[in-house]
Amino acid sequence: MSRTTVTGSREAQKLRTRQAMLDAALDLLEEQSLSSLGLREVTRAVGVTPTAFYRHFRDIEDLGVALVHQALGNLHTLVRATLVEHDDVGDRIDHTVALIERHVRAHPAHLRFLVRERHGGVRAVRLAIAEQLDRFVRELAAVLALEEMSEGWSESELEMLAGLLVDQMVLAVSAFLSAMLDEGPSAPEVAAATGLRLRLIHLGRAASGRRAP
Amino acid sequence: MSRTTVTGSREAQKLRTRQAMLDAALDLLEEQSLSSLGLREVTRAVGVTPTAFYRHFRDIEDLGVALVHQALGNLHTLVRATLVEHDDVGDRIDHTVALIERHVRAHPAHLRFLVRERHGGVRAVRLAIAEQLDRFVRELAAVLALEEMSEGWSESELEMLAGLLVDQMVLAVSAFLSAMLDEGPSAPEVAAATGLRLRLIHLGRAASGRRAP
DNA sequence: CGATTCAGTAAACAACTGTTTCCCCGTGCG
DNA sequence: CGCACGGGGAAACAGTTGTTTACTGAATCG
Repeated sequence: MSRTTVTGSREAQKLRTRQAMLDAALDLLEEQSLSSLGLREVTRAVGVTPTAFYRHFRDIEDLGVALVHQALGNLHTLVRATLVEHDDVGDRIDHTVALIERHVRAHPAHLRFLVRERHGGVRAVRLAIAEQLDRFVRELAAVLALEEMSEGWSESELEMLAGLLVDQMVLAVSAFLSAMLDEGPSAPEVAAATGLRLRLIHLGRAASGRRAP
Repeated sequence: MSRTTVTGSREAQKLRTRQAMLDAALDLLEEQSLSSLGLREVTRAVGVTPTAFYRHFRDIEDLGVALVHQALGNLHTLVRATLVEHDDVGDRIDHTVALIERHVRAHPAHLRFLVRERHGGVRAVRLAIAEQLDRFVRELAAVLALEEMSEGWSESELEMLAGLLVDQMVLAVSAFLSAMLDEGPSAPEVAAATGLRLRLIHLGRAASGRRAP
């Protein structure tokens, strides 16, 4: 560990190469899954020799886990933003859906990677994604607990609700991505359907509040 | 095309080899994704030469699509069974969840394949799965339309609800599969959480019915 | 029964994979 | 200023991959 060198061109260059590999991998993963991604494929796309790969990652699985953290750093922003705006009106849902769509258009490759590898063939990556999504669920549950609508809700019930919402977000992301590839319904249709789903869940939440859930 | 020969040992053997390849592929796909599955890998597992593969499939993608139809044939049974039992009680939900869990334990490989490749790296397979799931959604929507609770619901609203339920089923399948690998929560926890989710959705449905959804 | 169809075999192909060993040379420290 | 560190390169390795071509032999059919 070096002191704060002004240039730092040594470690800076290393980080730049590492980032280039992560970016290249993300590109290549748009039309295949992680378990078929080759180490040489990545280095070739970056323009370095296969040996250079080992300076940064032990194997492709290791690179995959690194990608998870990078991709979910972005998602964190999205979730936070979702929670901040509470106009108390029902059109908060429309704002949320629009925000998801914007995020998908801004970071399609990151999100495609997450959606694909969440149930993908590489165990370590599946676990890393699940762990991060679980953090979001607990975070969201904590925010939901503060709302007046949550009186009488136990912690596990709030986590159930949060999990339902997070899964719905992921499904919406997947649907928007499909729309961008002209598979499945168009983006406006996805937005409409997602809005309806969230409204129904909201009604269910309100109805649960009246009696013991 | 031959007449109905008594033995048919010719075509029978062909079908048997084809099925052996599908089964072997399903085995191999438990710990990788379709886009990394090799043609030679499959034939080696079956005990035939690589060339024999071409007598049955054009390429791995083609085999994947065939697997989709085979796997979703089983799922059809599950969906139908889900719909048949309507005790009018709320514990219909518990029956449904138990039925899903039983199905997962009976056909883990098929269901893992579907869950994994639904968002996987092979476009043709993604489309095939989406098409079949869409058929289930419409079928389920048609059944829901017959219930008294659905008065005043438009067709698109019913399809939204059906889509929500089907997605929930798929998520439950995925969670049960994870439980079997000791990733994530245990099977009873998954069952409980799934039940809570379905109850909340049911309440939302009931609440929607009272006024214009 | 003899001719034909066709599932599966055998061998070879160029291309590709992950990994190792050795080397280079620019950066940054003493 | 000279030396060590370490990111990256060169080359070779044993395996593996998908695909082609020519074949064999048993089941089917006229």
